[in-house]
Amino acid sequence: MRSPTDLTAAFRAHGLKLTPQRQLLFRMLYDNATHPSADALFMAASAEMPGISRRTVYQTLNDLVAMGELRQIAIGTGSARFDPNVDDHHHVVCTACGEMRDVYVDDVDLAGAAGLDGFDVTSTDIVFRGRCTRCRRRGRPSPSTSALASISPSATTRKDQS
Amino acid sequence: MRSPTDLTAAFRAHGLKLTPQRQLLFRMLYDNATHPSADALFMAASAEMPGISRRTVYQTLNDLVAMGELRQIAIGTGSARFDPNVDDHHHVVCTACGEMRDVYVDDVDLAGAAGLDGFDVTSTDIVFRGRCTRCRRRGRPSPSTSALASISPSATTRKDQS
DNA sequence: TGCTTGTTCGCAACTCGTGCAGATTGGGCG
DNA sequence: CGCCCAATCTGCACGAGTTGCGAACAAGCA
Ligand SMILES: [Mn+2]
Ligand SMILES: [Mn+2]
Ligand SMILES: [Zn+2]
Ligand SMILES: [Zn+2]
Repeated sequence: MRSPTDLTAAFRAHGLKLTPQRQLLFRMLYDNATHPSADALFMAASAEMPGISRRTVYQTLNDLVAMGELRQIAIGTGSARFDPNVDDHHHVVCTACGEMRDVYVDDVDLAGAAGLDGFDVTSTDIVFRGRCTRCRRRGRPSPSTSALASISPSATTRKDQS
Repeated sequence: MRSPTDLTAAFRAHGLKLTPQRQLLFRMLYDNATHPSADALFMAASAEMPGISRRTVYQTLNDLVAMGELRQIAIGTGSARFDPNVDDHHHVVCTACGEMRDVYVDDVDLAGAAGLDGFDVTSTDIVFRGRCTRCRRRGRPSPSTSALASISPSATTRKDQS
């Protein structure tokens, strides 16, 4: 996304107002490479501006996404992550801590894919999953329980098959 | 996943019981290439077995996933989709109707990706997005609103910036 | 047939977001 | 500088998707 200053101009150009809440979020997002969730941003924003509404954070994020200044990434069932880097790129996600980093793939050859018959593909998302250095070193466990172990009722008196 | 018959044996081997609910789901999933959501399966199952609980459907799906017989796919923020095809493959998703089809990519060269430093990648998911033949022909609209248009307050008296 | 567990049900609770409507406020204008 | 009004913000209810819980049930085995 563009710098807070440029966004300010862009917003005004569209008849949108420049509120302190928006300016704060512009600043928190600009150059932010952590791919934060809406809630992470809300909590960070709350530190600087106690009382800001979670709703306002969602609204501003939606606005920025609609304007093409921010990219919304959905990896998995959890919460959406936001990325100020709107250039064409992909991601690696740590299955243990959720850390997410940019990955640049030279050139995705859609051509080498079989089964796209009839579809007019407009975007391609690649998500690499694994564990980051830190989580591996600390032995933090991968989420996927050891399959059969967790399913066997005799293994542990399961309350439910959650 | 394996055939209903084989699963029956596998379940019993693990001390799990064979209930009619489970057997029904085994049948509904086997050879099912539609990548159904839990709710789609619940509705289909309800037709054959009125009274089956949504909870039971979720539980059985979770069990099968834990056993490695079923693959759970999360594309986007919506509901999870389930895939009895556990072979290594990727997907194309229609952004208009949600149709999802298998895509086989010759060989994903993780090597050609920059930024994976430190991560020990264990899986790679590629999701192609676009519109299927039917939706394109019928002119069904893509979800992404025309950006700036929806953001401009003067364009349409927006109630909120949703 | 009876018993022991694993299962099923139904409903509450939870997470992530969105719809709503009343209270606020940015910012163009006189 | 102060007004006015549309654009915003906030708080809360509500909705989708999924899981926690505990009482009622029922496979599988003796
Ligand atoms: Mn990124
Ligand atoms: Mn598939
Ligand atoms: Zn990690
Ligand atoms: Zn379609």
